[in-house]
Parts: sequence; C-alpha cells; structure tokens
Amino acid sequence: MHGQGAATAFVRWSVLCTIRGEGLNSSYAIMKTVLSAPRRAVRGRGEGAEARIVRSIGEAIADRRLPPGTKLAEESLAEVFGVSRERVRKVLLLLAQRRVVTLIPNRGAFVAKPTAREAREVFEARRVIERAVVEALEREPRPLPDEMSAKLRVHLAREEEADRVGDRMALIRLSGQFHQLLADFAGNATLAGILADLIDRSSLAIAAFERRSSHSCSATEHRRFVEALESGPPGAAMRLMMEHLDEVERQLDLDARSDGAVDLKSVFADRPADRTEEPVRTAGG
Amino acid sequence: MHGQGAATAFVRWSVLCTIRGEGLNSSYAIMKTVLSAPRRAVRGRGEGAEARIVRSIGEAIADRRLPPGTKLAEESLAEVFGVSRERVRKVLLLLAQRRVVTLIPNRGAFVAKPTAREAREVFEARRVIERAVVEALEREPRPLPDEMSAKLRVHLAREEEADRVGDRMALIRLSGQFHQLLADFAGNATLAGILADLIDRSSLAIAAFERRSSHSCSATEHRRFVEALESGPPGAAMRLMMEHLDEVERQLDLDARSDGAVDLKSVFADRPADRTEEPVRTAGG
DNA sequence: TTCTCCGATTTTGTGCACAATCCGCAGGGC
DNA sequence: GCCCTGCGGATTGTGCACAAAATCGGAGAA
Repeated sequence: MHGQGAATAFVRWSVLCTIRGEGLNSSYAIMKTVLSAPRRAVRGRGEGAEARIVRSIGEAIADRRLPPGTKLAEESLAEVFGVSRERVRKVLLLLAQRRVVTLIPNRGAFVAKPTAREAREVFEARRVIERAVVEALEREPRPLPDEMSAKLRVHLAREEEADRVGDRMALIRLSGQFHQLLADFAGNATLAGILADLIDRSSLAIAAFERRSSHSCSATEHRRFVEALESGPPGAAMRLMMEHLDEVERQLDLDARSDGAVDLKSVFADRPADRTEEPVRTAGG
Repeated sequence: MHGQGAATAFVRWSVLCTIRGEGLNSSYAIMKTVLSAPRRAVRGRGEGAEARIVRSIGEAIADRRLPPGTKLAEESLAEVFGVSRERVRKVLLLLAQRRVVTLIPNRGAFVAKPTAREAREVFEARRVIERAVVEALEREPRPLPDEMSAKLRVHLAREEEADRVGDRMALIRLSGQFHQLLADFAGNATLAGILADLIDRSSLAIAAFERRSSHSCSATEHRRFVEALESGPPGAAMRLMMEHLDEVERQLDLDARSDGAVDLKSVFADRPADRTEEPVRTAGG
C-alpha cells in the first residue's frame, strides 16, 4: 500500500519519536509502564487473549500513550502481555488492517501516522456516518428511551468530572466513547463498527496534528448536543453535531506543510538561542 | 464475536453447501476449478503474493463462485495457490476482518453467510456512504471531466455487453465495480475503501438472500444514473441512486423467517409428493 | 572532521512439527 | 429402537528453530 519512498520518509520521521532503550530490557520496562497490564501478569493464554491484546493496544493508541510513529516491537509486546510472538504478530496484523498501525516489511510495526490528507478524509467520513447516526436518533420519538437517556447522562457526568479534575487522558477516551455510544443507539451495528475504526483513526490524527494551543471542551459541546437531541427543535442536534466535528477538525494543523517531510530550515529559522533551551528528547537520550 | 449457538447453527447450515470430496484430492480439484489460477502455477512466493491471494479469493466470493457457507480449507487453498499454509492462514485472517469469511475456532474458515439483519445494515450503510459520494459528484462542475466521463462510458458499455451475452458472473462483478468507480471519483480514498468492503458484503448478502425470480437490470439503472449525473437536473442523480439501491435490496428475501434456523416443518408442509421429485442434493451426494 | 563501507547484532519472516480440538462412526447400555 | 460414550481420522492452532533483512557501531580513507 505504501510506496517505498513514503515508507522510508515515514521511518526517518518515526525515529525521532520511537521509544527505545538499550536492548530489550529497557524497552520492556517502558512498554510495561505504557500498556495497562493484563488481568494476570503471567497468564496470556486463553480464549479471548487476542481480543484483549487488541483492545489494550488500541486503547493505548487512542489515549495517545503510544504516539504516532512509536515502534511496536514484537518481542517486547510478547513479553509485556505474556504471550508468544506469533500471537502478537496476529494482533498487529489485525490492527494494521484497521489502519491503526503501519506494517513495513522487514522493519516492523509502528503506530500509524496519518497524512494530512488521510486525516481530512477520516473526518469527512465521520461527518458522513455521524450525520446518518444523528438522523436516526432524531427520528426516534421523544422523550428518548429511559435507558438511552440515563446512559447519556452518566456519560456526560463522567466527561465533566474528567474535565474538572484535568484528566486529559480520560477526557480523550470518553470523548471518543460518546460518539460511539450515539452510534450504538442508532441501531446499525455495521455502521457503528465502521465508525469505531474511524474514531480510533481520528484519535491518531489528533495526536499527529494537534495544535499546541488547542484546548477544546468536548464535554460542553457534547452536553449541548444531548440537550438539543432531547428537547431541542428539529435539526438542532444535527447542526450542533456537524459544528462539533468541524470544530474538532479545525483545531488540527492540517496545512500542506505539515504533510510529508518537515522543512528543517523553516523550523529552526530565526531561533539562534535554541541551544539554551531544553534539548529535544531524541532516540536513546 | 459469534456466540457458540450461532456458530453451531451456522456450521450445521453450511454443511449443505460445503464443497467436499473424499480426501484432499477431490477438494483440491474443485478448488482449482473455482479459483482463478495465479500467474504461474507453482510459484507462490514473492512480494505481493498475499495481496494476490486476497484479491483472488475476494473476487471468487464476489462473483459467487464461492457461495456463502463454503468451507475454505487451509490445506486446499495452500495447494491451489502454491504457498504455505501459514500464508493462507494470514489471508483468511484478513478476509475475516473484512467480514467476508467467518473463522470458527478449531473448525476453520467459511465464506460468510450474513444474517438478514446484517444484510439490511450493510445496505443501509451503503446508502449512507453512497449518498455522500453522489453529493460530492453532483458538486462537481459540469460537464464532468473527460477522464471520468470516458471511464464511465466504457464501463457502461461493458456492463451492457455482459448483459447482452448473458454473462451473469461478469455482470455481477461489473455492477459492483460501477459503484466503486463512482466512489473513486468522489476523491475520498478512505470512504472508497470502506465502500469497497460494503460492496463485497452486499454481494454476499445477495448470494444468500436472492429471490429465485429476481432479475434486475443494473446496467439500465446505471446508465440512467450517469445520464442524470451528466445532464440531469440537480438531485436527479441522487434520487436515481437511492432508488437503485432500494431496488437491489428489495430484490432480496429478507423476511424474518430467512434469518436463523430454517423451520423444516413449514418447508415440507402440504407437500406429500416430495418423494417423487428430484431429491435435494446434500453433502456427499 | 566527515563520509563511506562493512561486519556484528538485533529483529522480522517463514517453514515445520507437534499438540489440541472436532467430526463421524461404531459399539454398548438403557 | 434410541441415546450415550469412546475411538479413529482429519483439520486447525501454536511453539520453535532457522533464514533473511535491516540497523547500528566502528574502522578506515579523503
């Protein structure tokens, strides 16, 4: 899928972000810290072992504990999850199919770094699908079913709590889960599954292109959406959702220059005092 | 993903459709007939071997040369494509991720047989995505770019030729490719990729639920759509596309009784003379 | 000092062999 | 006569060992 040139450029970039250490032990230690430990440390066998690993890695990527470009070494992951390397390989193949990781032949697996174009496409796809989701929800008779209403209320409370205490990681995860929740309510499991992938990829795009200064309050927008859905005029919820998605995308830096190779000259232009600042952490540092 | 009960019911059903023979040789011979041979018979290694096998099996399923429920034995496929069993296993995992085949633990891979609910969901998802595709195409300034117009014209000619000579298999494949072509023109590769999967799954749904009497002429509807897109009033193309998708779905038998287990009593009720008719072909017959 | 080449080491890719599981069938018990 | 249980054959699942490829480090030359 990737051309050779693209792959090379990708790897060159990824070196700067790769978590590495001297040999396996160090890498293992970091991985163990980043990835949430499985239920029992040693036991890795069992029926849903693969699903568990997929979820674990997927969540770590969605939470941005594993930033785009991070190398996912098979051996390290195998040790972290207490399974054989073959099983990890299978999991990586699955995640690659979902475009969450990128497999480069003879080079290994990396957390995917979407291009700006791909990021735009993902958000466009989300708008397409979530428009249908909201249409379905607005067709529901109001008041909404108690179960739905209650779950939304609980979710909003959790988002606002995370926002209040400043738990950014939880906020990111909950924000994605909110959209997932709506899709589940819409009653089309196929569409919901497609959206689940797109949400994960959105998370990657945000991690890759987020502006330094950006700070959205998804919780507020989500609450307004739910209020419009429950008691607003027809079409209000739809408008809020579209604006919300636009707003999330607008907070990214998807200029052309962000795509592809970085122009080092422009990056370091007019900054002669760089030496005195905190050094950028590089591989092995 | 599948519950145990569902898996068992599925397998019981699939037995009726499974291509089987005594031992490997017979199965191999049938597979070799069904699947288009790779470029060179023996050689299976190489860079894009997996992609080639995925495409080959995927096309065979889309063309309905491999009907839903067909067992895809690893050994047979390995021999057909001249690769090792591990590679086939990898391919099957990929196809399972795309919901085109169903993997049942310790039982093997089968061409997926969607449920009626899933079939409805797939068509709903297609409507959602293709609506966006047509919206994008209708936003294009007219006349359409020469390249697009020419490709559409060539494609329509091929569809009509296939219809004329009665090449049903080619017609099925071309019908799917038409929608794929439109999505490619819309310029969102991500959405086009999602739609590609949905088209494959539509093909499965059609194979599973097609009415005996159904005979649509997609070629005619496709031509009308192109004419509307090129020179019709605004919204005409959209209306034709939505009607087209509705029509395709309407030709399926998605009643509740088609879903899940077949009620044998109702199937054979009031037909005391069954014995004299041609016996139903069962496995091994 | 910097660039290039080359060997050592690490990591990924693949085939193979064995273990686990399941289906079909025959034999025995109820 | 029917059902349950145990056994044989076949197929899938998994670990292991080796092969292939790439990276990293150092040595040597310009």
